[in-house]
Amino acid sequence: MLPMKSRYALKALVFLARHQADGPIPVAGIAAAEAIPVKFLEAILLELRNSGILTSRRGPTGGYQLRVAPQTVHLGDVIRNLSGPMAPLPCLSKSAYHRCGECVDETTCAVRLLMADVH
Amino acid sequence: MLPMKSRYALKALVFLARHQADGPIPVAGIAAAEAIPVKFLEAILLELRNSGILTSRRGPTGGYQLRVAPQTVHLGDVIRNLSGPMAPLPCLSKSAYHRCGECVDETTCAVRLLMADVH
DNA sequence: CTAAAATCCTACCGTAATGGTAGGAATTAG
DNA sequence: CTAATTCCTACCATTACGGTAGGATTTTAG
Repeated sequence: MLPMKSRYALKALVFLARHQADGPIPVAGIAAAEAIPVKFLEAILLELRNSGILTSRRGPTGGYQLRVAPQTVHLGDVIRNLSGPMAPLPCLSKSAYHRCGECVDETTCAVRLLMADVH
Repeated sequence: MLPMKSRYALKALVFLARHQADGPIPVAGIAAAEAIPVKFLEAILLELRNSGILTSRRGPTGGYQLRVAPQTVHLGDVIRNLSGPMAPLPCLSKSAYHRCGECVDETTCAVRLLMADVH
């Protein structure tokens, strides 16, 4: 199951994509519209900003905005940045690869081969 | 990431599939061969048995065995039985559906539509 | 009949992740 | 200056994860 963090992020991003023309939108506005706890969303948007997906402006008239066109924001990047890697096994992750001691030989490990297929 | 429980289960099932001809195989044997903590694997195999994937026999010469042909054991069933549902959202789960209060209207919820596609 | 080998069952336990909350510092518009 | 906002740090309760412990029950072999 996708964690709430990522779900909220997606909702917020969709919202921002739809209000792109309206300039920066404050957290409180998004939170109210999408029924997300304000302070939690605040932390999420901050992460999205730090990972380069959003831009922000402080002070009155401040808020968050998409940094690029909605079409170029990829689901994988969002989820990877907020919750961990997408891969089902560490030895299949592009962003956080590391040998999973369990498959002695990566080229023959049945579990790895199976999950690679699914992935 | 796939939890260890499911990974161990898959390894054990592959092992059992390969040793189908050898009659029931005790937990200790599988655990040793696949480097899995014995008592943990014990619990896992028990669950797989209770969900109908394995059969067991007690006493000496006892152990676990596939209940059906390896080809008919589906990955989804294994994972679903040990770790939760496969779906990314509760409102997309076949085995454990329930409305996720967050999408007010299931037919238009952007997050739902997006994830349904991925799923 | 008895001992040993196995499954079966229940309960526990430390650690980390999840889903937040609280409080305040820094920035900026009016 | 004041108010609105982002930004940052720290905390907190609950649950899931990855096991471990101990024993009860069944069954085979001798």
